[in-house]
Amino acid sequence: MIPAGYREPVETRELRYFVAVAEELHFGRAAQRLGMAQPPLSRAIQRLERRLGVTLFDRTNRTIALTEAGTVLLREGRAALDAVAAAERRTRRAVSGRPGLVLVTKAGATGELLSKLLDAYAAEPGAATVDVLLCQPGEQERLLRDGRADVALLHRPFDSTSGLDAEELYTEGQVAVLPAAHPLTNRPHLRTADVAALPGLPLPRWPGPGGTYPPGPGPEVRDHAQLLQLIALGRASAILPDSCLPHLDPRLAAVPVLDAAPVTTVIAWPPHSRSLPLAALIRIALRLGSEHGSAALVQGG
Amino acid sequence: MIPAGYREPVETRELRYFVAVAEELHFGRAAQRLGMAQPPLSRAIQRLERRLGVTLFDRTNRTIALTEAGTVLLREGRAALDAVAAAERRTRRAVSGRPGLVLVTKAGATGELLSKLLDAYAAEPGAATVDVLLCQPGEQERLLRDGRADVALLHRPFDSTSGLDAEELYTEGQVAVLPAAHPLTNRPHLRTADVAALPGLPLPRWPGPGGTYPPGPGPEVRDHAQLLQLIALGRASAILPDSCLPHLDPRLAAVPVLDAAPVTTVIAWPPHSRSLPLAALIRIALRLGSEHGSAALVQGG
DNA sequence: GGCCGTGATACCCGCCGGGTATCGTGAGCC
DNA sequence: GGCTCACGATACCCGGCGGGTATCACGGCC
Repeated sequence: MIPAGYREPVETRELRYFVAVAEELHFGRAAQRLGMAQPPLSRAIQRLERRLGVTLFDRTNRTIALTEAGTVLLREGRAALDAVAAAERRTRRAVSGRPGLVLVTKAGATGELLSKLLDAYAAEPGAATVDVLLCQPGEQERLLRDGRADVALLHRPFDSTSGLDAEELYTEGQVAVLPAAHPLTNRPHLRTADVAALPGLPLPRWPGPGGTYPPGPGPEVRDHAQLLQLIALGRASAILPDSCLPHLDPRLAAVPVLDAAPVTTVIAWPPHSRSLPLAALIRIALRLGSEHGSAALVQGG
Repeated sequence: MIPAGYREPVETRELRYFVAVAEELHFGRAAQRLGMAQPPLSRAIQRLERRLGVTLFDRTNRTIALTEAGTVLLREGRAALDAVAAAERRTRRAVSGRPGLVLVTKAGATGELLSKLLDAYAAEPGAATVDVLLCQPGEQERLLRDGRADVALLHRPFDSTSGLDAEELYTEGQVAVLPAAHPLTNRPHLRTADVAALPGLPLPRWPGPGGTYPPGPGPEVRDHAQLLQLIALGRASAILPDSCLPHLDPRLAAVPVLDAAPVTTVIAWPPHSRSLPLAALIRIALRLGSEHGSAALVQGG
């Protein structure tokens, strides 16, 4: 009956266990995090290794380290767990008759476009309710993947749209944001090199995936408000998209940076999600994006 | 200890059970397919519904149908199961020291580019072994998603690259392929409308996702060889990319179709897979693609 | 109205996931 | 060098749950 070569499939519980251990690199702490005792966790990992026919951890009897295969399983397992969580959440929310969209974007960015988009969409006949989720930079992709959000406004090249479907809305240049009193604010324009090494005004460090900060001299920041305040205090400088200009503090000044990479705002959503409310929202975003683009051209030209 | 609002996570076994039932729409057959008895399957689905707080099937006591939530879970659950399977397979293949790539493409397409690509890559220092998988049209995306393949050659707009990372290689026009004796073969060029309604020579029907054919008059085909033979027999016509010309049977003739959508060959891979051998293969494909493109331009005048 | 076919229920069993107690062992330390 | 400690592995036990068989409830069909 059982076909030859049949193997027991991996269960999500085992994946969660593995991810916990791989992240903690410590069976005891991982067990604590999982709300269980350590021995069953050890056994579960052993069983998983047997089942896969692969050793996932190098145990040197005092500390453990991920093998190459373990590194792969950590990455792929996280994605798989996200997919399962997405299936669960999206199913829960699909109870007949309550469409509802969750839109996610970075806190403190895309202010005007977002409010215009929400207004225009709400005016649409038969529009679904749209919940807005504001989060740290770099978290949006995760929220889309694990089903907590349905659609996102992202900013290339800062955010990656890898694995998502996306449409470009508009593209803008970038400006250097400096304390208003800084001598460079008299210049008509700057280059990235001018801003990169300003004495006493280092560029900030943003958290990477996982919430850890890269090493460097700049201050650690988590959102735009925090960053702008640091600049006003004369502790940092920054290069930000043009669209930050309208809500700029009077203690700050902005100078165009000629060779900074252009920033493209895109609307992105998980692949294969073809709901009518989402399609309508995307359509309206595209329309507003092109209007925004031509308005910017008029202003700039 | 247990946080409030905690819910048992869904296990992959439950997802497999649900998908089987949703596909068969019959508990008995689904149980048979799963190699188990029907009662435990019914219970498992009930438990899943309780756990999700959602009814997945409308049971009308003789036959069952998917609810709206069930439809969502079918789509999302398949994706999640694919992701789990991919994690499993990629981990198994990641045993240290054996890189190895699996490239998948449609049987009977991209002949020259593929062989050139394999040759060029094999000549690279430190190249991994590349296994080639030929499959039915529309299956490649699945193979990439569930980890059976690492990279694919796809053809837009026939294949979707939704949810994949992709780079364009080259673009070509399309030709109508007809029996050599057909009167239209004297024309210098055609339009899609000319070919669409040829009496006695209907366009073929390709299988959609799931292997089912759309309704219509044309013959059901599964690959290019089959299709070309049908055309030679005077039972069908087709519109195919220019690159089918070199290996065309003498009983067949091709006429350019002016308003047919251009076909773009792309190399695609699952997001977040950044292995060195894959990167090298993509780089070489891009080089060959641009060469191919310019060569086509020279030929075409 | 008897009879299938279908999904749901009842009941039982064996295994496995999880707990506690304990061991083996290498690191660190004086 | 021996003591201790930290950490993962092992031993053993138990309860629950996943899976099996037998049976029920019910609606369509001849």
